[in-house]
Amino acid sequence: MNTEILIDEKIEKLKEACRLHGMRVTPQRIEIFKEVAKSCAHPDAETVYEAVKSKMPNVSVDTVYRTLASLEELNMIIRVDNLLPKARFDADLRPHYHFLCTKCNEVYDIFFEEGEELTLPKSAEAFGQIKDYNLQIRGICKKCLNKHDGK
Amino acid sequence: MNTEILIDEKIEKLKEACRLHGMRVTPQRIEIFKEVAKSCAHPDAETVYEAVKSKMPNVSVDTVYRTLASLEELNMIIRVDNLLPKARFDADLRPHYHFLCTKCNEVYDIFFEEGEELTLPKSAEAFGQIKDYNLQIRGICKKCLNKHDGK
DNA sequence: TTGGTTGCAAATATTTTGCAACCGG
DNA sequence: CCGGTTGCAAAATATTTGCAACCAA
Repeated sequence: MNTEILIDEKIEKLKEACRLHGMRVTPQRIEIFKEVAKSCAHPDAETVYEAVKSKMPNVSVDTVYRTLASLEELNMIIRVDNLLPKARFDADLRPHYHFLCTKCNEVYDIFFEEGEELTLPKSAEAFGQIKDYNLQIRGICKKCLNKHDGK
Repeated sequence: MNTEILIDEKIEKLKEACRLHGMRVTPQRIEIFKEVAKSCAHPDAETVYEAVKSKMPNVSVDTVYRTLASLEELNMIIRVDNLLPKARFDADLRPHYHFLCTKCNEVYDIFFEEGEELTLPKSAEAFGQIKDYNLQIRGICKKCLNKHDGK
């Protein structure tokens, strides 16, 4: 399966990043990363925890939290801005934006075509040294719109 | 003072919005809104609470939380996306973006000139009905950069 | 062997809720 | 007076931390 190969590649990158930073390659770390990488739902910590627990019953929530934080530091995953209490994670590092459904809280990836890249306001760089930026689009997703139409 | 006049205008709008929605104009509601409106620091709930308490010693934190939520529903303030545990609030409703300092967690407003408005990716509307969107730029602010240079 | 990592338990931080008293319209 | 709002206390939710045992390198 194509996605499998992609995930394996990502895991290789993770191992390399760990070595580079003097961090160990533990089965928990691999498994937690794999969970985020294979999901397209931008899972929260609890969801990752449940999924990992089915394979490693002894894993603990705090390990998941600690690992997600360290994966973020390694730039292997990003935390998705959303106005909700639960942090969501994304292992897709290609530049893209997010559509956030305010009804079901689903997060969708939005990719853009060439020429559609947004340009930051000129005034932005006056505030300091820019590291990254991101755009969220909020609204009601197709799935939720249909639920209402149907009834 | 000009800002005072602006704030008074905003408070009038708030009163109107309350009447329109069958909500009461209470001193707490006014005071909490005024705190957000007069600050340019995008305060969190705790900060608003402390500020309001200095004028109304009996106010409680939960009233602040409830009121901030209702002001948001009335579209009198917005909640600022940031990756931090504390929600931040902004009473400036003009379209603008935010610069988030990852060092001191300060939030700065970024306004854009005519012609600089961003255009959403064409693919965005395929996900559903868009309500609003916002852009955050993350980096290290001038103040924090200078602190390091100075030492 | 050794220091980064884990699991457990407990703590923290932020925000929310039930309820009776209160007060704006 | 009526029903929205408040203050109080307690709870709920999400996340973090101290620490001893563990295990990857």
